[in-house]
Amino acid sequence: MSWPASVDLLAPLAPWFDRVRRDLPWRATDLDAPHPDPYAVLVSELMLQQTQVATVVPYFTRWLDEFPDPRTLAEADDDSVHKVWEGLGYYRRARFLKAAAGYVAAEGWPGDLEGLAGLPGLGPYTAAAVGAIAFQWPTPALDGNAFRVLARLLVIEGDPRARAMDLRTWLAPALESHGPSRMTQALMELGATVCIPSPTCGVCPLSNRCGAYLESRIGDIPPVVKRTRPKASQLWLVSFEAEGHVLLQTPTARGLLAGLWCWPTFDAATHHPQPTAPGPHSITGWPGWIQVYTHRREAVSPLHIHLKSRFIPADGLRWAPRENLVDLPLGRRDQRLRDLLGTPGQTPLEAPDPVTLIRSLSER
DNA sequence: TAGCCGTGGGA
DNA sequence: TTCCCAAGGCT
Repeated sequence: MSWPASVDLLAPLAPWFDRVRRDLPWRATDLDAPHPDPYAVLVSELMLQQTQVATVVPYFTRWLDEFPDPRTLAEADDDSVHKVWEGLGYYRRARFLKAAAGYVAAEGWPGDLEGLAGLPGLGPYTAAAVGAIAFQWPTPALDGNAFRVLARLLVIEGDPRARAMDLRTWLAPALESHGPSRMTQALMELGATVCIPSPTCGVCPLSNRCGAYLESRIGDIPPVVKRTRPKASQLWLVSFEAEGHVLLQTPTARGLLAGLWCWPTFDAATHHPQPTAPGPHSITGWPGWIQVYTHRREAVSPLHIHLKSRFIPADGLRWAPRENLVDLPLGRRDQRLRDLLGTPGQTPLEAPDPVTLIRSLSER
């Protein structure tokens, strides 16, 4: 590798950032001092994993309001933790954050990068970012933004992530020279606002030294990565109601929507609709929708089945008072059915047989 | 190691 | 409509 020294190549980044930086609720005023609240940095970094700044801001504010310090978070119950995270996605991050807060409350902050990387939910990027932004350690944090910026600046062929070790070694002197917190955030801010996939090189402070720009290779550096197609499925999403209670699946430890409460679901490929027959129950349906996750596409058909009385719930199921529904953490899909319960639906001409559905609940 | 884990916004 | 992707980490 024969890259120009990072101290010189990245020098314009510092004054540029001091001029244009966004005012974010977790961002310190003085970027030359250690952050006054390392916990706020930790919270922001976990929330920002795979999540855009505009989405995080209101969640961050609410989170610090509810859990202002590590001990408060560590002592909170899982439902209330997930409730504040509700809608933000990747819910495992909330549990990691609580576990990390428990460690910090008991043992204090780790004193080095390896210590931070040992906290749950902190990988190579997040540990280095907290080190630099909270503690002013010269620990190079490479996220998707930084990889894209540096790949273009240095004309790195192929996947820049394969050069992570080289890039960290190269970047460290620039952190030392221009300030770890400032430089770390400047690099990401450039990638998030200017050096985006379709960049606006006209306003970039580094364009006069950017290899990809000078060689007209912005379009193919870095290369786009092929993604796997999400798997398709179709399901019934069912709210059973009886005696003022609704039936919910209790939170699971792993898998999709782990940590959240869910409505019972039934594979629509095996539970075929049939003409609705009169019975000791009533069925209400609403128009369905496509629920999109990273690796799945669900065709969701929401139903409400009102029963005369409750049945004994199988393992993993629980009858909850209907008025408690608003206090339980739900994913977007299940929030949507919860909200439908207060709106008029229609008796569907065809629906799966409730008795068959209930019987299948105990066969899981 | 490649698949898994949410959601929302923009092109 | 469809695809991309956004301050990644875990197994």
